[in-house]
Amino acid sequence: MFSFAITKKSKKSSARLGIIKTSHGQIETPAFIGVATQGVIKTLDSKELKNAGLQAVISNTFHLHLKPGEEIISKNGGLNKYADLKFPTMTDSGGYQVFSLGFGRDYGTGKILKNKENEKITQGHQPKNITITENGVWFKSPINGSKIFIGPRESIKIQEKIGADIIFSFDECPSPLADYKYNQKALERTHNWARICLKEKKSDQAIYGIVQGGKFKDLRIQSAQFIGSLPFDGFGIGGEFGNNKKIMEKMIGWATKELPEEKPRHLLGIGKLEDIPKIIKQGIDTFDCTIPTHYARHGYGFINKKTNIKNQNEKWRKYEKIDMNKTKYIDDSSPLDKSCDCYVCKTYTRSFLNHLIRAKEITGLKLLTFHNLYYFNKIVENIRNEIKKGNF
RNA sequence: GUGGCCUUGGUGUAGUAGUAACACUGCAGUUUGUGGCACUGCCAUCACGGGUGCAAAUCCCGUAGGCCACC
Repeated sequence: MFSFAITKKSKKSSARLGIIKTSHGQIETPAFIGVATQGVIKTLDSKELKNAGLQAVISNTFHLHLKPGEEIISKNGGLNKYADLKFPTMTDSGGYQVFSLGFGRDYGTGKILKNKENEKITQGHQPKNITITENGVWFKSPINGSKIFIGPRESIKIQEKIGADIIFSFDECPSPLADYKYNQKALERTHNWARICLKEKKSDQAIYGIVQGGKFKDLRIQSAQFIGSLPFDGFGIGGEFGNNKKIMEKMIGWATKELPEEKPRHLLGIGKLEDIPKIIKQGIDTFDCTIPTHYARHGYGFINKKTNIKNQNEKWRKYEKIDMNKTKYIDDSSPLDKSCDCYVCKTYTRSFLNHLIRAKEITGLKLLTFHNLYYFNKIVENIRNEIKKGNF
């Protein structure tokens, strides 16, 4: 069971309010989706997720295929039951690993370029550790080095056994270093694979197609039109997002303008705090990002700044991330964020958090993870309220 | 009292004549469909004073502090 209903469209932007319904519950959109690669938000148990305000999580096909394997998950009642996730779940198809274990690793770049690189990936190049073919991708298992083939059919079969509520078509996430020709070719593959994924899927899970095309406007539009014309239940927008924030916003807009309005759009793997208002204004309904959880495990907490920004629209910009490793917090008896009403901020001092992080106690990572998720979810909740009020 | 050895950044150690190195700590950064990982900078008038040498952490003398052995 799957449905999406738009409950309000903003007059000020392309933002919209909506509700995604699945058999495991609903998601009020726009929504932040937590990243639970291995079926778990690292450091948290299932009871804590709802208290952190999470409405849904996304797990990873590639990683769950490696361990424990889709058969085990299937035998144990599927992802939701296995991991005790009592809300909607998604699985990413493994397409991102084509990048992260491939060219991403080779060149040490992320999806967004920090500085202008001279290197170019052109048509015909292959990553060192994986091989991309027209039918799918040969990966090298990070566990024992054995060869693993995942193409559209394999990905869908695995995702069906894992059994999340929403699954994604298998795509190739291109490197930001890839040139136009490479992207053109990669996009052909991704489009081919999208059709195969739709045909392959026999379950009643919802399936999202993924728009690619790199930083090239015509390719992005072409991809959104093609993927948008296929009978997917929703759409993911993936890939690289240029080398500055303005380009990223535009790129998302190129895609969302072409996609069918009545279906949900998920932005894959983007969501720094400064990005969130922008992507929602471009018509994104859900998005996942490792920032709150990943940074938590590096000792960072996100908090509100003390500055007084009057403009309501700028309200969510007044944040900062503080590094709880810093010795300056060792004698700080204030809460992590005075203005936050989460369990961590109501209970513990910065001093204690600082102590736990420096002592490398796992509970420190857990408390920061909880707070950061709560904080991100609160920000998105505030944006939903602003859309409701017509201010956004 | 005599003899020997030792003293290098916040900590522990390399370096025995030619741009003071390494680890941890500290400080400042990086991290966007997740490796709790990792990476990038920065932090020393080589105990003190004098001498020899083109050149001294390195050789010589003295002072202070420490360790060991013997009387």
